[in-house]
Amino acid sequence: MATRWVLHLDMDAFFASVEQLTRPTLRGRPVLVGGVGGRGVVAGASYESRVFGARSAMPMLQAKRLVGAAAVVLPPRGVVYGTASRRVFETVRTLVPVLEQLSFDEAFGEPTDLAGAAEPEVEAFCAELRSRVLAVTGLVASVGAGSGKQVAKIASGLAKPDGIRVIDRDEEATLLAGLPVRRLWGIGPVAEDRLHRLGIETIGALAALSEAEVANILGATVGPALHRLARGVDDRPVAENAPAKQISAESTFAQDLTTIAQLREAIGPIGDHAHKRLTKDGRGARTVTVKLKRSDMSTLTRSATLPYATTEATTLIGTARRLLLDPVEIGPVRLVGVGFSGLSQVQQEPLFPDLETVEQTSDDAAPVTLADVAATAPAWRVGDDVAHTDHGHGWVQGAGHGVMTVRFETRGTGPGPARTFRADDPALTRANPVDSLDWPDFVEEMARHQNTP
DNA sequence: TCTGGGGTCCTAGGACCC
DNA sequence: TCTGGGGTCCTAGGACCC
Repeated sequence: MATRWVLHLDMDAFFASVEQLTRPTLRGRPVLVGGVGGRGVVAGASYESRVFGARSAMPMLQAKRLVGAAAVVLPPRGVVYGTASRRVFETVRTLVPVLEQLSFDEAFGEPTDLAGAAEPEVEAFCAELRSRVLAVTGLVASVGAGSGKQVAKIASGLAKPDGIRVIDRDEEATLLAGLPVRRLWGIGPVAEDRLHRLGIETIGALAALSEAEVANILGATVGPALHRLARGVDDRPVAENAPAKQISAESTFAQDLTTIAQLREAIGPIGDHAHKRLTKDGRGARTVTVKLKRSDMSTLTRSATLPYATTEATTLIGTARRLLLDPVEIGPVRLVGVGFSGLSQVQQEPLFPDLETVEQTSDDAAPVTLADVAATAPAWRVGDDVAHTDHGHGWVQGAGHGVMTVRFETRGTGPGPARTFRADDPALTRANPVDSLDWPDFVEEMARHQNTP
């Protein structure tokens, strides 16, 4: 059988790189993307900030302290990352038609052209992939290649930053054997701890155990699966992602909620958020789950299954509200979440057409426009996208005391000038964040690159 | 230094049915 | 008249991933 080559493509410091791409002044600077409130964590850290020890998933306050005064802290701009991500994987698909996406910034592929290929050929393919992604999107991807998903993923980790790593069959076993068990996809803090207690530190040591021992330590299903990966046996196929099984939204509060009234109030916007995404998905849900996280980080969930799937906000959010627990009994609550599952297409024909029409129109009556947002919006915040009648697209670099500093720049402009305005200057309006990626001339650029093979 | 938000999969017990 | 075995669905919790 021909040698199998699985590739794992992983964008370098994706969120922070998109910020540096669209706000060129930030290139070379320690950028931290994430929640800016007291309970925020880092979602993306540029390599310049990693030098100081900042990492993804770290509390933002801790990361800021590590990086010091030079840190540039920005709130995440999901729509921009989503747009950039779509363009990255559209580009990847020109060479690798079947992709299994793991997240905004990672995917597996198994190019049929590479079946049976020798190492230099694989290397050249990865180089072409990286250069196309860079040319079209301006973003850097690292690529790993190996005999299966696990090895490919380990390879891309070794390739970073800005590199390629091809692990061939001869090298594979020795390389795997020496790595810490935690590097295995599926071994987290708990499994790692359990293995360490038994003196098992490396993937090689895990591979040397018997099947029964591993099943005992890590469970009857997960254990043997991880044991196979540790031994380099990984024939899992690369497949397009299945439709989502669950759609949820959750939110952590700056201060813990202590009354049921606060929970009832909080669940509205969170339920709406989840419902909006459910509507976009186009399916209805049968099961509603409420998630509460207490101040000690333990979580409670309560769920209810309806007799049939529905798309109706009133029913779904009403069900969520019924499931809430009283903080007087369970203790202060830091996070509230609403999840919808049991997703399926629901009957489009309404049971009571008149009622349904009334509800529909009232829902659609007042779409919120950017102008509305601008009219009612609170103060400008650092990281906001703005448009100026004369200076074009920019972002808020500093704000407070009735004045604000705006840096006018986008991906297309290169580093731009900063100007200071009164916060209520009528020449400034809120702008679509995606313009920072496209303005002024993304369309022409895209066309030019797609014509060069 | 005090831990986000969006997911997937597994386990285990109980209800219910045949 | 004290008792089965299998299958499916539902609920709750938790590990793990990015």
